[in-house]
Amino acid sequence: MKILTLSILEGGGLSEPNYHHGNLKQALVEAGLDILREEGLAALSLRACAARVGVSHGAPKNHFASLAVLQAAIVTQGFRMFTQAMTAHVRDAPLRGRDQVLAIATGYVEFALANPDLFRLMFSMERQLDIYPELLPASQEAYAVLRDVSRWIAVEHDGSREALVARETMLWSWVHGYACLRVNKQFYTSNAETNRDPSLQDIMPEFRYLEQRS
Amino acid sequence: MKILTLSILEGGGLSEPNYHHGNLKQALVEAGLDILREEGLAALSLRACAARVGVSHGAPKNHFASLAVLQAAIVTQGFRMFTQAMTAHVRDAPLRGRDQVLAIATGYVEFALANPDLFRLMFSMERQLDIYPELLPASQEAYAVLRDVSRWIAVEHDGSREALVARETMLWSWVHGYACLRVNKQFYTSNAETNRDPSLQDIMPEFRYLEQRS
DNA sequence: CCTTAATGTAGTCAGTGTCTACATGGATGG
DNA sequence: CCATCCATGTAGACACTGACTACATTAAGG
Repeated sequence: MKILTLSILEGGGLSEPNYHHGNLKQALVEAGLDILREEGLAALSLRACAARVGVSHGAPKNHFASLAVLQAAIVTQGFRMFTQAMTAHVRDAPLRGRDQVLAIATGYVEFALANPDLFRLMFSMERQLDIYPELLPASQEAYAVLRDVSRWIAVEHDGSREALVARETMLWSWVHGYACLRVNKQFYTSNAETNRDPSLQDIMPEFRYLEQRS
Repeated sequence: MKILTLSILEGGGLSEPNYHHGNLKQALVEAGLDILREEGLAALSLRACAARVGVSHGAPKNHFASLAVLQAAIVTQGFRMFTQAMTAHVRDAPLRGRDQVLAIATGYVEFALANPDLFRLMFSMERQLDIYPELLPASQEAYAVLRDVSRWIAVEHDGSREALVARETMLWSWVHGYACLRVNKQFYTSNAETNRDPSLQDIMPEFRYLEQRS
């Protein structure tokens, strides 16, 4: 019986005015991602997502108690994409410290530039981490990619936990700041002298330990 | 005659329902700063600013064509406060490279933590730099503080323009990322291991040239 | 004194989040 | 087979917002 239900939903009945959408929750999240990509953060509203999916303006209430919860769900999906983007770059990079750092930073920045409004939304949720249960794990999973790279590099150099965390934090601050400033076009406006954004390679911090491990 | 006007405005007639406010433009900006501080970014609206000043909801239209323009004016004021905050720290710090960097970074972060919503608004204006003429100069003035410190430090080390800009950019990315992550409470949520935010000193990049100048 | 422009008031409209009552239809159990 | 329940979507309402318009008041200047 459940198989029949699924076949109906997956199958042909697309134009029929199905009273039950079947997968409205995920459809609203993806509509939100589309709106962020095509129209920007200001256009992201519950009603706009509902309209894009083709349901009434009250329908989302059954899945998301408020706009903030829908945003949290969208951000959760964003962190999963973010994790994948960074992981892909790290996998393809040579197993040398500097290359690994550059790879994860490139993935970080490329994701931010490809999804500027999503990136902004992801890093401005602050107090609302608890309104959507999957959000915190998804964000920690993204951080784990950066943490693992940082710890793999420094594994023989400094064993204390504080130093490890400090180095992760330094790396994270550096790449996150660069991504934010690039996304918000701050370099272009503040540095009237140069007509191009500075590259990641140009502004690599001088990690003393990066070149030592083969 | 103008003196008379000013004396009336500055003087007693506070409770009188003056049809002409006299300084509505600046009053709206300060009301906006108050709202940002007390109620947050979501509460910042044209009508809320008008209500706080005590004028009708349409009055701001004569000074700010849209909410975005009022936001730009508020952000402009924010950049002036930001410049002062950084300058104050730099002035009081010893004339040693590391201390200067730490001073400007401390001013940067303290301002962000003291005015979180204003800080967020300041660095998310992106495309709208041209809707308020004073905004771009004010932001460049703030950047000049960081640029001057960076160049003063590196004055004898590397004369090429590209290297100077790269070093400014690295320093800026680092401190801006740290400020953003602190403001949005990312350290606290991503690093379950430590219960406190990492300090600026702990995550200072290894500037090779910092300690050489006296 | 009159004109003109600047400034603030009041009303309107569409769009939004949120709430409520209600309709639909699948699932369950007798 | 039928009745009931409950998740899900619809429809309407309300307050609030940005934006627009018409109008009122005041200041400044000839």
